[in-house]
Amino acid sequence: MVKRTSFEHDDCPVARALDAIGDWWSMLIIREALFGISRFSEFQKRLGLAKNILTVRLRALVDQGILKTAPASDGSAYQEYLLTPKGRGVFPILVALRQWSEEFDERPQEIATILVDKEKGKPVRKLELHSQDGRLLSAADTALKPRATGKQSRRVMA
Amino acid sequence: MVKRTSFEHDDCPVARALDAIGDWWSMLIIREALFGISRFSEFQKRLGLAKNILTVRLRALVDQGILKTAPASDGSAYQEYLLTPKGRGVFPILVALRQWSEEFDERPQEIATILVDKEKGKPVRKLELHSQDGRLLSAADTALKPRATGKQSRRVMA
DNA sequence: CAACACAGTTTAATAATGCAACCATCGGAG
DNA sequence: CTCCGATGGTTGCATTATTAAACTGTGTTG
Repeated sequence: MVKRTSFEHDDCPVARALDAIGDWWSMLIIREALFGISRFSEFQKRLGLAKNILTVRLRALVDQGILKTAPASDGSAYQEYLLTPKGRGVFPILVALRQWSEEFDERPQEIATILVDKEKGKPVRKLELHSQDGRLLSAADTALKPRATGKQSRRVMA
Repeated sequence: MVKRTSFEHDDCPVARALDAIGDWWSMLIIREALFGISRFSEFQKRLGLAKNILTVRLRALVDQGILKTAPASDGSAYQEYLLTPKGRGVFPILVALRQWSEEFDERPQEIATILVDKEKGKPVRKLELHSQDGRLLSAADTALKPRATGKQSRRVMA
C-alpha cells in the first residue's frame, strides 16, 4: 500500500477504529494476546509474520494504548506485552468477525474452533444489538444521527 | 507489501474474515453500501479513494459474494452495486468497530455520528454476547473449543 | 566460556497503493 | 447527427509497506 491514507481525523468512528487496528496483523496480534500470548517470540511463531513487522506493529499497539509492556513477570529479563482495557475492548470485534465467518463462509467445515461459554462449554449465541428499552435491533432498525454538539457532518456509517 | 500472506486457508475464522474484508477500504465500502450507496461514482466521491483501487475492491467484494451488481434500477444504463445477505451480515462488525471507538477513543468529541434505533431515536446499547441459556458473557467467560469433526488445530482466537 | 535463545535491527527485493491521465460508453442539448 | 459532460472504468509510473533473510546484542544455560 502507499502513504496509507490515515483516517485518524475522520469523524466516522468506524474509520477511526480501522485506522487503529484495521490492518491484518494488529487484529491477529490482539487475538493472540487475548488468548494469553505475551512474548515477542510467541507472537512471531504463532502468527508467522516477519519480525520487523511484528516489531512495528507491537510498537504501534503500545503507542495507541492497546498493549502495554511489562518487565517480564515470568522467568526473567525481557519484557512482555499485555493488553490494556482498551485492548481487551477489542474482543467484541473479534467475536463479530468470527461469527460472520461462521455464518457466511463457503467452507465452514474448515473452521477449527468454536467459541463457547466456559461454564457450560456450549457455543455462544450471536451478538445482539438492543435498543435502550430492550428491543432486539437489526441493521434496518437503526439510523445514524449527527452528534448534538460539534460541527455536523455528512459522513455516515450504517 | 509482499506476497500479502493470505489467510484464506487458515482455520481461524477471524483470519478468514480478515482475509475477506480486512483491508481499510472494503470495510468502508460496505459501510457506505449499508447506508444505501450503490454507484461507483458515489463510493468514489464519499470515500475519496483512487478509482483504480475502488475498481479492484468492488470486483473483489463481488467475487466474494458480498456485493452483487445489478443492471441499474434507477435512471438507466450503468450498473449498481448492491449488498448481498453476506454483505449485510457485516453490520455487527461495523457496530463493534464503532462502539470500540466510542468507548476508547481519546477524542470522542470528534466522532460525528451516533447509532440510534429508528423507532425512538435513542442511542443503541452495547453489543451483547450471551450464552445459550441467556447469561451475559464477557471475554473471560468464554473459551475456544476445537470443532468436533475434522483435523484438530492449535490455532486459536479469543 | 561456548553455544543458544530472545528480541530485535538492517538490507534488498517485491507487491500493494496512490495519483493522474487516458479511454469507452451513454444520455441529452442543439 | 454531433458534440459534450458524466459515468465507469483502465493503464502507467512513483511511492511505500511488507517480506525473508542475514546480522547484532544481550541474557542464560551447560
